[in-house]
Amino acid sequence: MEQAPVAETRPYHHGDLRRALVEAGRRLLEAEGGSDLSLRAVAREAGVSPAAPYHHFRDKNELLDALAMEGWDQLGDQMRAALAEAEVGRDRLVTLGVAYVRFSRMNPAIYRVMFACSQNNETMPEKLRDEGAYRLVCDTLIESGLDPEDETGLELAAIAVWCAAHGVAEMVGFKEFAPLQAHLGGEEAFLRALFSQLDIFRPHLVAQAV
Amino acid sequence: MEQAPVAETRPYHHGDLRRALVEAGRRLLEAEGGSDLSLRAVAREAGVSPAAPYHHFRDKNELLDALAMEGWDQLGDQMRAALAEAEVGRDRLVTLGVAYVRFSRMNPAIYRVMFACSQNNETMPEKLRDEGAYRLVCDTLIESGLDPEDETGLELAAIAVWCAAHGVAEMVGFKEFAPLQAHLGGEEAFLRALFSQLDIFRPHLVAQAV
DNA sequence: TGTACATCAGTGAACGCGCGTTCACTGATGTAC
DNA sequence: TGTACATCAGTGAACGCGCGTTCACTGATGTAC
Repeated sequence: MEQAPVAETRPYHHGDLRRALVEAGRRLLEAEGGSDLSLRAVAREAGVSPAAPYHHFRDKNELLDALAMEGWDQLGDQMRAALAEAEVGRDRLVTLGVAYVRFSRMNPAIYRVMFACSQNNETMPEKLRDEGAYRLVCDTLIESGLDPEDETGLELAAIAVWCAAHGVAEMVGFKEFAPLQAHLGGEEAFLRALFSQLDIFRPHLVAQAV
Repeated sequence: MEQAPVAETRPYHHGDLRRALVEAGRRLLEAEGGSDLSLRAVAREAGVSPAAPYHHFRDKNELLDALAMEGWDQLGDQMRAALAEAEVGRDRLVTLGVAYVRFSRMNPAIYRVMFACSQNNETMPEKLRDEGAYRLVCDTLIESGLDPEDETGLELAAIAVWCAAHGVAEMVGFKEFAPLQAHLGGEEAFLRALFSQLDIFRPHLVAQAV
């Protein structure tokens, strides 16, 4: 029972090793996110020698970036889906926030890689901005009544929302919150309550106040 | 010009090596936070053999915990100081949030260790709760008009505030935000605007809405 | 259709590294009598 | 006050590890003629 290669018999040329490596990385991150992901481990998981990845990625970082990108895509999909299911006009931003956090809870290791990549580059993936989660937040803010012409206000609100969601994502697992969470009826209810506290998530109030 | 030991002549018995190690760790984190802090590097910086720390800490993690604890103390002090300087009753929570983020910006590596320890233990240091930043937030929330009897509401608000502050702390450095930041007149103004978006930071509005 | 050859995408061994931790040790200190 | 001895807090060498990356190589594939 040695570390059984993924494919029983694989031709010498893999076909799409790049893809296979990304998927192996995902698998490892899903399985146990505790420690750092290593290039060697990914190669091992893909059933390939430690040097093989270098034909597809310049270095380890480039592989991590690819993994992160895939994560952002998936996150965007899940947020879009959550929005599609939600009632129109009622706390749609909260729904978006909850979906964000749910993703990070279900894929903590992937989320960690995603965010670490962004922090390393001190930047977020362009795709996120153009067609991903960020765009989704902006649209929902406008839909909720924010002036689409007020670029500054819109950007500020979107950033605030994103910061809050990230903060919640990283903290919601703390043990201290368990009693309150139980008292409120589970994690979903807890999250909704939490986001509702951050009133930017309920723009109708903001509109009133302004 | 070899790695000059910290003290020219040190007696065989150090006196307070535990303290010295924590300070060496801080120094390293302040100097370059890029990579992980290693026990060996800390011992080196303290001018002591790699095995010496084991007389004072069970393992590397215990040293990191000590560093984190010191960080939380310092953060608490700075938040208290910021509050003392702020006008009474005007956006005091925002001031608190800005102080939190400023600390994380000035000590990014230490902040990273602090938060990583909390996440490892899935818990926050008790001191934080009892007399630290968390307590400070609760007090300020009450001062701003939240019902001190409503434990659930108070805790929810405090958690929301903390999550938001952490999220902002981790993202404020993103390059994408630079133009908006410049447009608003610098990081401090940007932070105040950001926190003001999260309306829990301005409880007078909340009180109004309720 | 067959063959020479360039190119692509793997292999496996090796390099050098720094790490956390353990071990037997030894120098310094404090205490009992 | 002096001495034997236990205890404390260091040393330095070593262990074993997994890592990222490079290298010379080789098997497989595609293309020109």
